[in-house]
Amino acid sequence: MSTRSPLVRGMRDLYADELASIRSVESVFGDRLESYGYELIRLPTMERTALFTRGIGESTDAVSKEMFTLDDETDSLSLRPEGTASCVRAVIDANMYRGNQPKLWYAGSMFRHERPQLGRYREFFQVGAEAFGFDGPDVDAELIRIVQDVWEILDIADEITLEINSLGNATSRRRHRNALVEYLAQFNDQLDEDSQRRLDQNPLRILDSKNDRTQKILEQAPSISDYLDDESRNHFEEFQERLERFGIKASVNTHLVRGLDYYTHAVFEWNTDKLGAQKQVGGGGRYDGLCELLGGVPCPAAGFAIGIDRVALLRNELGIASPTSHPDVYVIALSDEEDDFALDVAAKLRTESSLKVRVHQGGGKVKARMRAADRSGAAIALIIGAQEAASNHVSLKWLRINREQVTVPVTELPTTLLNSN
RNA sequence: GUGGAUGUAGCUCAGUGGUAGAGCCCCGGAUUGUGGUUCCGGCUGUCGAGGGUUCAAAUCCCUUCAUCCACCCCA
Repeated sequence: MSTRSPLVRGMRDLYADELASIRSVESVFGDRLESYGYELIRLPTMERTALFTRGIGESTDAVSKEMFTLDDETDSLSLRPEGTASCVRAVIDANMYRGNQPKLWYAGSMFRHERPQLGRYREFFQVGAEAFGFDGPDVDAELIRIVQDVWEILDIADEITLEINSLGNATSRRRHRNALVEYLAQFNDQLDEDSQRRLDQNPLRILDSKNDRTQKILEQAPSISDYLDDESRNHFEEFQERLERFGIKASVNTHLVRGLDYYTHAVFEWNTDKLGAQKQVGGGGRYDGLCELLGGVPCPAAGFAIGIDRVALLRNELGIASPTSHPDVYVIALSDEEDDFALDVAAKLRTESSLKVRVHQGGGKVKARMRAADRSGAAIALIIGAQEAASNHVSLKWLRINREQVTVPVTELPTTLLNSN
């Protein structure tokens, strides 16, 4: 009879190199965002389902068929499929946008009930940033610059391409939408099944259909760029000029519409072709209407979200290693007699340095103890036998480089270690 | 949600109806205060789970779970 419980589909245990890689991507994003003055906000993993249906859009795939939803006593609750809606809710709840223009960043698990495959999991990790209260494209361009900085720090800038588009303001968007629906309606019976359904619900999404026949029809379709009014056009042009000034390459894709409903003006996506079928590593845009839609005062805003596990995966594909967390020093007492002395030495090192110090436990012969030291990944073994303990000395053995073992007084140990690299 | 492949030791895998295997790892010895190399020896299994067919099932059948890949969609 088995009492073991299998891993839930699409969930993962993360450790060792895989975790190191994800953590390092996350921390580079965090550091960079804070260097631009963005402040960390920690958001709940679960929200009322209504926040997502209203904020993200009922007809989006993420909401309509990919949410983990459960019924609480009075409300329907869902695990968040993305972070923006929660972040906006938090800003509204705390009344943060009142004589203030918060710039926030967050990181955490998101959940989508999809079939897992390479680079796609039911629980995945995003880092996101949102800036509230700015209507100018300078903010949109800054968001992209931050991300570009991170690609460069992570050494993957060459592997990632940026696509941008403008959906225009609400008026432009509405005019284009009407024209698009009118045009596509003529071809209704020639469109693929999904696109036919979307014609009523979410016609813009038809633009990024992968169906060849649909794409053929779209070649002659009204383009958003012809429907932008002056305000929208100026916004988009200035956005592009700023990117150019930053030396950031972006290609305009007029079919880029994003999967979530709330976007206006600039939208953008970062893609790579190194992750199997998954192309996208991140995306974002401006969402000037969302705060009001979610019951706050009207407030322009823009943001992005990056799939950090996809970025980590990309770095692994490229063979870029991340620092793993192993001890620096492994302390071995050769017999039980020297245990207390060894513990004192370890404690002293932890106090006087920031080295990670692991002490051998579990006994065994010297050979086994040395083997454990080797396996721990530590660069140095501190060996303490009867002779060392009696004279208040410690023997240092370098495990990774060819260097002669030395014996030093305990008092000199921290300096010896710190200078040994 | 749809389709294909896969699931045997800690890991990588062989085994297609008749006693569950190899390599690596791990443990011990050679080397009683020195790992990693070498030599010698040793341990390791609900064959993913449940049911069925059969004298006999890792192998055939059904169900189920999981993983991988792709579709769809997205990060």
